[in-house]
Amino acid sequence: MSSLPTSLTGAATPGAQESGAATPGAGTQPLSPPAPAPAAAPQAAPQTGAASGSAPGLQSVPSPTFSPLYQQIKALITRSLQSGEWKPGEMIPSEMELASRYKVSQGTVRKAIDELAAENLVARRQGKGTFVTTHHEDVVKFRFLRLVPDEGEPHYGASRVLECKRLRAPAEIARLLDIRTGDSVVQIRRVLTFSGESTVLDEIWLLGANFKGLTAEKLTEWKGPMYALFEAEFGTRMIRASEKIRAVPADETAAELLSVPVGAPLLSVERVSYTYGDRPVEVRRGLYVTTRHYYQNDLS
Amino acid sequence: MSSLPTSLTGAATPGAQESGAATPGAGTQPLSPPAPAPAAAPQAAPQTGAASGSAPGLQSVPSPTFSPLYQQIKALITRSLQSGEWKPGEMIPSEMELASRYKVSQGTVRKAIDELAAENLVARRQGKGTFVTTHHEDVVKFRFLRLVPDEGEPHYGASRVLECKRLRAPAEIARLLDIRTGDSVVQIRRVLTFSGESTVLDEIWLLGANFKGLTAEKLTEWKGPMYALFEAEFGTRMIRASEKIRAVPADETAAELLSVPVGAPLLSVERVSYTYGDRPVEVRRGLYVTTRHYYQNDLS
DNA sequence: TAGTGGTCTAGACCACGTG
DNA sequence: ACGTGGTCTAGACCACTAT
Repeated sequence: MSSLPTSLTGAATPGAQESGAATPGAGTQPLSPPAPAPAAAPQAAPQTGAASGSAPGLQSVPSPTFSPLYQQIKALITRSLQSGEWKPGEMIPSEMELASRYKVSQGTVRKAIDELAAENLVARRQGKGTFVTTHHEDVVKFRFLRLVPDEGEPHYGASRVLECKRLRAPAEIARLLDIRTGDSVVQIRRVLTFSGESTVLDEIWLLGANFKGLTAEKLTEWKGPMYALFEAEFGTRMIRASEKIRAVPADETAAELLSVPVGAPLLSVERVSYTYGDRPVEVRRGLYVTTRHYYQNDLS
Repeated sequence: MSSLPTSLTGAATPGAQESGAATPGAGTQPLSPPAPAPAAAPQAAPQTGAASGSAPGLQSVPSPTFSPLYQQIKALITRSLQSGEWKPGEMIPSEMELASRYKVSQGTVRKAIDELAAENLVARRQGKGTFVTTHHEDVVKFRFLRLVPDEGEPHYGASRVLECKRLRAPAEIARLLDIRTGDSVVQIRRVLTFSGESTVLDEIWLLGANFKGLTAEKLTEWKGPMYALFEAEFGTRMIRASEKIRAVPADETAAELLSVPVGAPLLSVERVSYTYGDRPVEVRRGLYVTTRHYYQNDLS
């Protein structure tokens, strides 16, 4: 992979220029007047400038496409994250270590990690290291639960599982999950209760292939965020989600389960969640009672 | 100026800034002797390491407060943005220029701008420069209008101003705007229509001090996003906002203006908008009809 | 051709957290 | 004291845009 930036490939294009440059040896190129350096032999440094430089000694094949080195490093790190080489909550190798592993400078690794941190895939902690984020952490928990009580601190309520069964995906769900109608999915229905009040009615569909063995019992026994269970037991990490929000009237079922009158306004939240590689793995339709809670959102 | 990282000075007064720094001439401070020492004289360099580095030449005792150099540079740039030195849509000085103005390396300026770009205060365009963002740009427009039609592209509908008057701030609004009850505010009520359907009923309160001269006529004549008008005519730029969303039943007024039955579910969006320095300048309560539109939100 | 942001490297020091 | 991330510098080359 790598397909180094400069690598030959690049050459082809307009850039040609340097071309041979890479070879450090005897000054191919005179150009870099770098001369000044008396004492300190600047050394091989002037490799093809940034890009190619040392880069990975691995593979070669400069395929057609190519991206900045740090993007390639980022992709490599992401792959290790996905493959489970470094698990949620664990520390990943230090920047220095990764730099030497991938044969690039620490600065390049840093930039790759910066982006991963911005995407919340990892979190840096000064003096300690860089850690794979997990849905067990408090901070992360509320990224996916935006319901805040009018009074008091945000908290996780009790979950009552109504149902958990495997079935064939209806057309609409299949479309959202990018699978075929009729493919296996797991359907869950549950009610979340805050301070003794039924507040959320969720209907969830999960990719069948990723959640073999998920039962109502497991869900009921688990204390804590559902996504933490998915991450720990099924190796599926929710990375991001997209929601469509509307105000809808409560139908009979919802009214009964949430103890509100039929027709009462409820917040409808349709979510599609994605894992690594932007692959959708969950569709969720939540109905929220917003008389004592509100959905918090920041625009920036 | 700049209260350099280390510097003792800076500290307190923010004001002065420009002055010093800018002045290239006489070096206020002597220090920079650093003549490019011979090649790699590691030596001299080791000034206070990074922080002080070249920058200011003062260093010494890290007083109580101090932030990274790039944060200070960021604050200086933000101030220039706020003061209007560089107006929305305009290009700000190049990284090199800013680096020499503030007497820091280009890399430090770059990091400051990186953060400003992440906050959407400026936007970088390769090969062209860095520009002050504006509510006139399409991209920016929809950051603050999250209502998306079920079918078709997002668009700005027609705005019908019902009312625009000055009045004394009610307690609740005053609290949100961080002013005193009874202080002057401008209240606007309007209806947004998409494809011929009344979809949004907004009730808006603006800081009276910032919007002198705002009239219903001006609002009506203006075509385009309201925030673009505020930015162009009143020098007040909305930087970020925080929203609280609920589902509520339509009251008589809303029902009539939005052509829905009384009691119909509406999305209630309570927004507080902030300008530079995180100062609240607007409180807005919107009621959205979400039968053919939905509120789009991404969690990440 | 010139200027601007974008990428990359290399090395130094700082602040934090832990033994 | 040591290791890790955080900050800063300096210089080189690349890619894009406009002239």
